[in-house]
Amino acid sequence: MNKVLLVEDDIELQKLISEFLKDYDYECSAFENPIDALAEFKENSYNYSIVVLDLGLPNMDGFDLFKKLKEIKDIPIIISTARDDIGNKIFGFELGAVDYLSKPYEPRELVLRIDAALKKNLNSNEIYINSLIINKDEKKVLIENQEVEFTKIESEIFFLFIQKLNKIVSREEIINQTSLKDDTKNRTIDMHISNIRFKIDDDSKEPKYIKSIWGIGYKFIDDN
Amino acid sequence: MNKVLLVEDDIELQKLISEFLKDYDYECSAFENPIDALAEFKENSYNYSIVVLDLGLPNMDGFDLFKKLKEIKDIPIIISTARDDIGNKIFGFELGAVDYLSKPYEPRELVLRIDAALKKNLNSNEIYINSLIINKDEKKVLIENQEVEFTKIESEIFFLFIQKLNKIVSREEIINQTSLKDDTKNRTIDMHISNIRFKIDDDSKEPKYIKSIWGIGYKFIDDN
DNA sequence: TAGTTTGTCAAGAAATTGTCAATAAGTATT
DNA sequence: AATACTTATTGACAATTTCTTGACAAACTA
Repeated sequence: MNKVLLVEDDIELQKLISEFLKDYDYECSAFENPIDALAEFKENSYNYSIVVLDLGLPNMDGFDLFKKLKEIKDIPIIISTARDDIGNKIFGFELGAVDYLSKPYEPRELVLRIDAALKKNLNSNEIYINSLIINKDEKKVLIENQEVEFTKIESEIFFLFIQKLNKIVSREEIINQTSLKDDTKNRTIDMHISNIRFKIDDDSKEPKYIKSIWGIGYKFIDDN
Repeated sequence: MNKVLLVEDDIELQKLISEFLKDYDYECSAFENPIDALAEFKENSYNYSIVVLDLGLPNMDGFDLFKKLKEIKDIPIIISTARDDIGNKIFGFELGAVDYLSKPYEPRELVLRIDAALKKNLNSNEIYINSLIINKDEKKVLIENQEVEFTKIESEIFFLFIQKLNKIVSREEIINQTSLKDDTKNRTIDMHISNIRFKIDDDSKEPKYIKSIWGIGYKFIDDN
């Protein structure tokens, strides 16, 4: 189940939203204090799928919290602000908020936006696997912010794996789904895999990414 | 000045928005009919920076129009829908809308979102890459304040690259998106690239701009 | 243990790219 | 319509990069 981190200092609204989110199958942890919210997120960031952040917060500036959350994990954040606080809205988008809401808003509206934001995130062309950042659109792979330079066939094979994440891909499939010729020898494919592994710093003896499936093919693993 | 293509069948709203956009220094062409909008966009797509599209349109499905517009040019599109039309919103994001608005919305809200979207999309006329200043509208390129004198085809290829910044462009794509004939030989294209490189002071051995993608084509790089 | 399959080295084969230079095609000028 | 000039096309060939595969050791299965 998706979990929402709600940062909202209006206790009334907090309760209302929490209840509402539960009805729509979201877990929700709510904090009125940005310090507490940050502490929780530091501890359990992997638990959360999305943040809903009110920008009119006391103590710590909401923008600060925004940036700190993003540093911990690149999580989608929806911003809410008082209706007429235009500057904040724009600034929010610049910061990288996925969406914003004007207060007062209906809880149902929030649910819609959370749905949309999560869907968007899922379909976004950037995927994070371990230390890899994979941009499907640009067919680009970064490892520790360094671009991986694949050859044409390596790239084709790699993105086939990404397309079939966590599923076994047979050598036959690799041949059919890439520009490899039909009569390509197994050794050739293995060699490409070997080169890919080398480039993404994967150890064939104990692979974090590309696992060999004995007698069948390979599998690209994303355990989250 | 940035130009907005507005597709909205509520004439009242259309006028209101148009006026409002003018006040905020946007030019705006409004269409109530998706067919007309499409025709205009086919003709003058290069003029427009962003589209605002109402999804509750007659005749042609709004989604269809969305896809067709995107095919002509990868332009940012903001979708507006009736307040409760949840499915459309989500679908809009899946299609690749940059944002959406629930109706009824305040014109000022729309302006904010357009600002944000354009900022986000780096879709301004003038872009700066390394020592190049590129004006998309005027199809002009300056290098160290000196205009680069491209030939017709060189210019077409160059601006295709700019349109697909950081994305691989295949030779086939180059042929299709320029006035090159279908049976143009690879060597011809390479020669054009070679000439472009020379004119923008790019070294083919270690290109800062146009990188060769072995076996596929080229890629214009903007690493910021 | 026997029989397969996989990983990788190394070497050669094959394919692609960059650019020169020749020629063709297109434009402008007189 | 002849001339000069610009632009486009393409073959040739060298330089470079990528691909392929046999060989053999290591790993796996039964």
